[in-house]
Amino acid sequence: MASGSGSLMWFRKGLRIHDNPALEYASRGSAFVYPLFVIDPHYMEPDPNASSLGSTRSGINRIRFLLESLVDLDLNLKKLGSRLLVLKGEPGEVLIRCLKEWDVKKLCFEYDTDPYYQALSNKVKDYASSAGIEVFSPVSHTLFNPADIIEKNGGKPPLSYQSFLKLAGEPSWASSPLSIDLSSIPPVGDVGSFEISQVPTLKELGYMERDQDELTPFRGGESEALRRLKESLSDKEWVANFEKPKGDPSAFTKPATTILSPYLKFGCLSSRYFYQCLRDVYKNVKKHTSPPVSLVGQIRPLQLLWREFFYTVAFGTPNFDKMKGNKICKQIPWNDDDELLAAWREARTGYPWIDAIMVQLRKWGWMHHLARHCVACFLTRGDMFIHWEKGRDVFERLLIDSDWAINNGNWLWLSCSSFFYQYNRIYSPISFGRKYDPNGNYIRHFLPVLKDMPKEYIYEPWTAPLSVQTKAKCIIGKDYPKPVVSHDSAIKECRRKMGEAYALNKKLNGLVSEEDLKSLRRKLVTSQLKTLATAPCRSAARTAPLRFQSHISPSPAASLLVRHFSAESVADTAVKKKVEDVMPIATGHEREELEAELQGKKILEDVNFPVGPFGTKEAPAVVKSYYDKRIVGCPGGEGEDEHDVVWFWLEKGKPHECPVCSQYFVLEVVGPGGPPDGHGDDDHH
DNA sequence: CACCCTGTTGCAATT
DNA sequence: GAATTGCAACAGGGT
Repeated sequence: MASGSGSLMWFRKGLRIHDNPALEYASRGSAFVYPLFVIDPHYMEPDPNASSLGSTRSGINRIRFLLESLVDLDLNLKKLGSRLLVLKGEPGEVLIRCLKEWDVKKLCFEYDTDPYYQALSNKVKDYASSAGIEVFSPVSHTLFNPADIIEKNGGKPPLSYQSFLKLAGEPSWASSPLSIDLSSIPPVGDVGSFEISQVPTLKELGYMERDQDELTPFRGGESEALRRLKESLSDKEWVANFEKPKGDPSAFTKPATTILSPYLKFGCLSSRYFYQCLRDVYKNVKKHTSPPVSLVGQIRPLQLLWREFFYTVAFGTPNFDKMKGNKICKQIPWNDDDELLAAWREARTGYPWIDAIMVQLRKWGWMHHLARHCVACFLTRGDMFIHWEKGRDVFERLLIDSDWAINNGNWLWLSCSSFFYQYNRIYSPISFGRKYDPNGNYIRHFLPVLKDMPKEYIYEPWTAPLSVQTKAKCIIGKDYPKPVVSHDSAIKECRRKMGEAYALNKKLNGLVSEEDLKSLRRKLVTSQLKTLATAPCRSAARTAPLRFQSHISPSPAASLLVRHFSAESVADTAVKKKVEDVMPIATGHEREELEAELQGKKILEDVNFPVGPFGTKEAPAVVKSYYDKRIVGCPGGEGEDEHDVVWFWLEKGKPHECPVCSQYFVLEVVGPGGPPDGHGDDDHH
């Protein structure tokens, strides 16, 4: 095998001809070159169970972008006398089969730091070296080799951007111009028995024609990337923005013709070539303007270096994409609320600014950097207190430019889990957008249901008088949702929780165990209930603590207390408004439980008090109910494990874990089923 | 006196 | 407007 005269060029990212050292090396001194891309069905083929249109791993926009990039790559290869070979299957297996069967002496592919590609590369490299095949895997996706920077820093990645910049200095390749043009590529060799296909269309992959009507404005491919780069380099303001980071408000609505991040992600555009072009522009422009000549050399496209920063930290940090086992990540007792998460993901939080951004994510697969900040903050430490990993997953799926290191890095950043720690600074879902776009054009564009809402109300439409809502043909609660959380109270609660979590992390020197988190969670829920109970401004609230006590103390033997609303307990809106004020964090089911308490609703006491062993995941506590869902209160286990009662809704077929003691519950319907009477948002009389 | 390690302090942090 | 971190600079002590 090793005696062969051909090279295999394995494309993964780096879907380009220009500045492609692996391709260049493959071409040099070879009689044949096999340019190969392997389509992984998990990444490309439709998954009907996925949370959005697309495959198991990717939304449809990025799949489309990748296909377009491959078509363009094939075209550009053809211009140089070659073509792209497309095979389907598990990439590692396919590669090894190719190396076995084809006449290959060199295997070339761009080095990649993502864990997925590291594992894949190692597998293939192991085989290649055992078969005596030379492997060439240059660093060309990033400006620097992350391993070099980490070594320079004594084996640890720098944890601040500034220290990274100092460490990084100038990239080693920057002293001589990059090789951009490849004049020709040796022909493709004999492919033997392999069934080589063309780049498939979405339809051929199994997507329906109608699946394709939600178009992103980004067309994939190297040609488009270079065209955009050329066009953008003549835009002074655009260029300046890569030197000095600053918010660009107009970018929220401006047509996305200058966006390059998706092209960097797939390597349609070389970050190194991009860097070189920007430096050339600076040289020419700055010569005539202010800074002294000695400073010209120091002007760098700082924006591009953020990418390098995250690549470096990500590469040097085990479990970078998780909270647990991640040394640089604060351990925080995030909530697990699937309904709030769904509201966020599906753009129905009731905050138009947030929802518009989430619609743009779904439709375009791209949003402005600051827009990402807003929704990430909202999901995590700002309002919903949901785990950043959940938000990360949504971005990873839907963003075209989604990049493992950068995406995880930014979620760590925005959730105040790492890099950035000022958790008191919370983006307002109302005033932040208004500051840049007072008329709400961005919202009107992505949420047409609000397009006729006057600008005074468009950022908080639930405050609009009914007459205004009617005139705008948008009734809040019907045509567009009410806010799922009250921002004012949510931020207070989030700040409190972050403060407690930070204190715990500090006390335990970052070594926070799962048990520690659990007991913090217990403490937080308990004090939340106490805050609520002692809230002075409502008559119902004043009676609440008594109710709590009276239900816990009479039967210490009972491990469960079950409550159910009577039919006549109907919400009264005046009370509801008050609840908004009192509720520390009014969210989803949690909110309903608390609301129920506050309103001092009439409760049927007769229903069963299931007594039994502590409910575990394997053997959950069974709660009987006349209907498909009911309120259940968990007082914890016996003795020491006892805690203040925590209320939650238990639904048929949906096991629930008590947030405090982790006890599991399931519902058994013993009555007629269906929704319980006298409850629900659409009640009226 | 040079060198290394540890602890303290002050500063700055992409919007 | 408050508040946390990483890190550079400095100080001290031991060898």
